[in-house]
Amino acid sequence: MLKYQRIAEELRSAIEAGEYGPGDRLPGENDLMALHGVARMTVRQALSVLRSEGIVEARKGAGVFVRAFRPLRRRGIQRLASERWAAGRSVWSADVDDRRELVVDGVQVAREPVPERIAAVLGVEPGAPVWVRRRRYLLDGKPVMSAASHFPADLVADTPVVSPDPGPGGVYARLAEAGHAPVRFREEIRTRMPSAGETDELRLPSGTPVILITRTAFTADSTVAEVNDMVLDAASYILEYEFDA
Amino acid sequence: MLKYQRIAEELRSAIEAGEYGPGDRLPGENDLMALHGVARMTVRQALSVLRSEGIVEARKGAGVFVRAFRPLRRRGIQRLASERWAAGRSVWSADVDDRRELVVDGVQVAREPVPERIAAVLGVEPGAPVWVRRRRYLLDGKPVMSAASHFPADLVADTPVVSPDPGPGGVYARLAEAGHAPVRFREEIRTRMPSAGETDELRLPSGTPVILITRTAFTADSTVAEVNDMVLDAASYILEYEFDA
DNA sequence: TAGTGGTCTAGACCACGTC
DNA sequence: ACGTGGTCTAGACCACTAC
Repeated sequence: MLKYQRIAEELRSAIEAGEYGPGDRLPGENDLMALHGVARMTVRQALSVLRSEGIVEARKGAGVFVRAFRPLRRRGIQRLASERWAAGRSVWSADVDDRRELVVDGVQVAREPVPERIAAVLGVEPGAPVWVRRRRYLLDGKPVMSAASHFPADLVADTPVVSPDPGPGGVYARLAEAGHAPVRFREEIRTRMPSAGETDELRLPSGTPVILITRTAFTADSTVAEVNDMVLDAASYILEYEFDA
Repeated sequence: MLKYQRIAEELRSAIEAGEYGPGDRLPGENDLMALHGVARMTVRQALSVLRSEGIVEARKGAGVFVRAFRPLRRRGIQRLASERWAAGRSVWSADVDDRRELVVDGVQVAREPVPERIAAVLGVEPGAPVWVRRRRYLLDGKPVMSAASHFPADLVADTPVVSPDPGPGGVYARLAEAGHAPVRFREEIRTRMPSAGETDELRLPSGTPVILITRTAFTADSTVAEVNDMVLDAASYILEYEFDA
């Protein structure tokens, strides 16, 4: 067993045994060097193992801390039921219980040329104009997701879909009123390590992956009304899909 | 901009520009040291950024290589349709096209005490006996998933469900014949960095996350017939769920 | 201001792959 | 045999946090 793995293993079992609880500070790099009689790079490598497992989180100038893990349960199918938004409730309100606070942040709506990746799904020409609604979701003050919804420009022009606050039931209720009610959704899920920009926007501690969800909303005549590109902090979410055999 | 970020950025854009294609070898650590006039630890940190983004993969003694990314598309709902397994087709055969080869590996069936985490979902007492079917799936020779299905012992005793090869339609077809046809499924998705054991079993290059899927199969009387714990190589999969509003 | 983690240097030995 | 990446040492300066 290599030195850095031994040190990582020792800290990991101490955490699992409850010697360090969520939010507790671990021994610092200097402590660990003295304790194990190794060079600083070696303890740093040990800590980097734990960071990359998402178990601990380093805060510059402060120390290394045990991470708390209380994910949101995102019920993929129920949350998008038409009865919900027809009744004026937002999609994301289904994800939280009453004791936690989910707020939406930095809403921006803009008319832009369609990104290449989206054009194919949306079924429009590359460079065609689309309306893009960007926003970020914070749970108890911590960013957990950022999202960018893309709508074909001719579908939503002069509708409340492109207003910063679309009102009760959100954009799906407004699309329905405009005669473009979504009747079917497809969610595509990928996961990978975040880019620098994503780390920044979601304030991710290094070592947590992100989940990428691309949701496509289809109307009754099978046209695409929305392509929503989401980036989720993987540690903050459990995704759930329930369906018949 | 920090040195290691500059070097990482330069390599990343070279890869995106196609100067290095999938499988190509990047300049080695010694080359990069000479090229940028920095210490070895600095180029290593640059490369570790790219590794943690899953863009490149280091092979000891050989070099650093651009990773190929050709994920499987796993259609979560269609693949579990009862018509499929009733017609004698396996669930996983829905995931691959004809040009790629998916093989099942290391099938083990054993009667064991139920793990604590599973007991709660399965609705049995802690320590009660369950039948566990473990196996691994390889795509074109590379492990992409390992899975462990848990069945309540009294439900499957003396049925082909516990035989190494359950036959056409797989265990769901056999459960159906035994009067325990699954009628509803729930899939729970988490994602995190792999443990050492998972890295080993799936032969993961460092820097790729794993996707954990826990599937629960319910019968018509709402009892749980199976809890399937899966570990997927995140880089090998795109998950897809399609459903009505 | 003292201590923390983040970055960086300049060496070293090793196991492993390729040739 | 040689070059590769993996591990490790022993220093250094910096920006940031907490007090």
